[in-house]
Amino acid sequence: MKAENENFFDRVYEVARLIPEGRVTSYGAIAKYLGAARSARMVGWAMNGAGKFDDIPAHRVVNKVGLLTGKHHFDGTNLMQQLLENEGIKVVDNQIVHFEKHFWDPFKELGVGED
DNA sequence: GAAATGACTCTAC
DNA sequence: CGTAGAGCCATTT
Repeated sequence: MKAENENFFDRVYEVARLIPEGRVTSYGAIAKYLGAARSARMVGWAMNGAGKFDDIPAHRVVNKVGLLTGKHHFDGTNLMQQLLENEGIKVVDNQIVHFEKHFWDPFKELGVGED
């Protein structure tokens, strides 16, 4: 019980919260955006706590290949996929179709000093 | 203080 | 090209 200092988590929550509908991103992308590219696992861990927030669309966060690796942690086994399909994203075999097409890059979308 | 876990990612064979 | 193993970071116990 010390998750009050969610400074790192808060970062993940904030970025995840910025993910627009119909878009998805990967743990590595968020982690990298936070400056901890090697903390992809941490991003997922943060998502674990994100389930307590209604503004944290954890279902929009998948692994680098667009695979719903964390669907198992959702309330329902298919909830994650259902949510994605609800936003217009096609999901097959727990994998997002045209993932790169729906991929939401924080660096590019948020413009982290790109050019 | 040290060991264990984890919704990942990369490198090597 | 496919599978296997190690690495990495932060949180938790």
